[in-house]
Amino acid sequence: MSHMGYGCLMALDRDHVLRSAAALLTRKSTATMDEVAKAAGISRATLHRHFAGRDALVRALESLGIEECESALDAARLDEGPAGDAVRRLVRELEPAAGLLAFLYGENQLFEGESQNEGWARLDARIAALFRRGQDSGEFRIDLTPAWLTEALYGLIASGAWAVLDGRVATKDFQFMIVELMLGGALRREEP
Amino acid sequence: MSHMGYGCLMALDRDHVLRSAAALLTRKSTATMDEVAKAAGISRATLHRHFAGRDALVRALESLGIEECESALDAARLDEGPAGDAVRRLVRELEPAAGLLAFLYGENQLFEGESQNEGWARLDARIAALFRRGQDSGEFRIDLTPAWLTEALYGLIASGAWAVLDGRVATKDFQFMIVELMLGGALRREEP
DNA sequence: CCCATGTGAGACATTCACGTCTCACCACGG
DNA sequence: CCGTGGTGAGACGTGAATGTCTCACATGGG
Repeated sequence: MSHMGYGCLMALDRDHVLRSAAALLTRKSTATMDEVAKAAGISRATLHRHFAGRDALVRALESLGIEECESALDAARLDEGPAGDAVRRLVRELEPAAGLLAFLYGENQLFEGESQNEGWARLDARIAALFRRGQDSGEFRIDLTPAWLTEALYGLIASGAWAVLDGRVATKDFQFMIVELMLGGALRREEP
Repeated sequence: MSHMGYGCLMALDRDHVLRSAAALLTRKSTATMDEVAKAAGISRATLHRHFAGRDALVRALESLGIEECESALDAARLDEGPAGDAVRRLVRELEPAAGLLAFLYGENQLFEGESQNEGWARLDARIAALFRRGQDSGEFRIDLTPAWLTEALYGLIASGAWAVLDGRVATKDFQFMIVELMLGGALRREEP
């Protein structure tokens, strides 16, 4: 009986398609369904069998991005240890999803209401809570709002992902550049 | 003889259309030519008389953005005084163009070759030179490359502009949030 | 007064991506 | 051996945005 419905092969293919689409759309956010299909090595018909339409594909990518971010937040253990170290762990865990995140970050400036705000809001809240914890512990300055620090982190990750794609920043420097600018800024610290 | 060609009224209108389009496209980067025309208070036909097509409009916006950035760089006097102060002046002068800049920054992740790279490259070089000057004077840390600092500045300005548009950051805090994060980072400085 | 210029409104063809459909093919299991 | 399910290729209709065109109107100067 091969009426397995959503068999294992389907699931694997779906994930593979999603990854390919993420990689392509990161570079060319207006890519055609045809290009997405070709990038995944399947035909447009099969792509349509997996995702009803372009909207469905983008929403699936959004879900994937939210999932990966939540996993990254979990793995980064934001509640443990100094907040600065938590930020370092966060950026490290977030790096694999940086490209997808950059695409979604640019996409969300568009659609005012159709995005899955619940998921993003939860992520925002968790990251903002980390920055607030750092402020309460005296580790972070209090004249920059947690909301702005969260926004800036997204922006820097997107900028970093694009800079790496364009070859303006080396892949191995991605984490360092973002974390160091985010935490320490451009000014040289006084030697302690 | 009213064959004045590019008369004064045309020029004024053209600039007004450009500003309106910039304001609209900052919020909705996929706005229709019809919407752009309506936003400028003119008809689509007249819009087409000013700009041959959508590409021409975007390229005109790009030129406008480059112009405004160059003016801002001039006004900021990047060569004078401490580099940190120059960065503050730069962000202050750049704020009026932040929305347009955010739109163009997102747009340039697309079109790989059709953008006016010469203009942007000149701006990049001037800003990178500022960061390099700060490094040479010992004011800025040397473990963050000028190219990354330049990229990060663009990213933070875009993030700031979007955050202001969405109401997540107050307009009056725009400069402060960007400059302070850019220069000082999130970590609290030791009291000197 | 008349004419020229710029404009708005709208019709029109074109392009492009999308979504749906059909059909042939291939691998797989019964 | 044959049927079934998933796939690729491609045709087809649709809708949206674009670019071009014409025509009527208003304003302003000669």
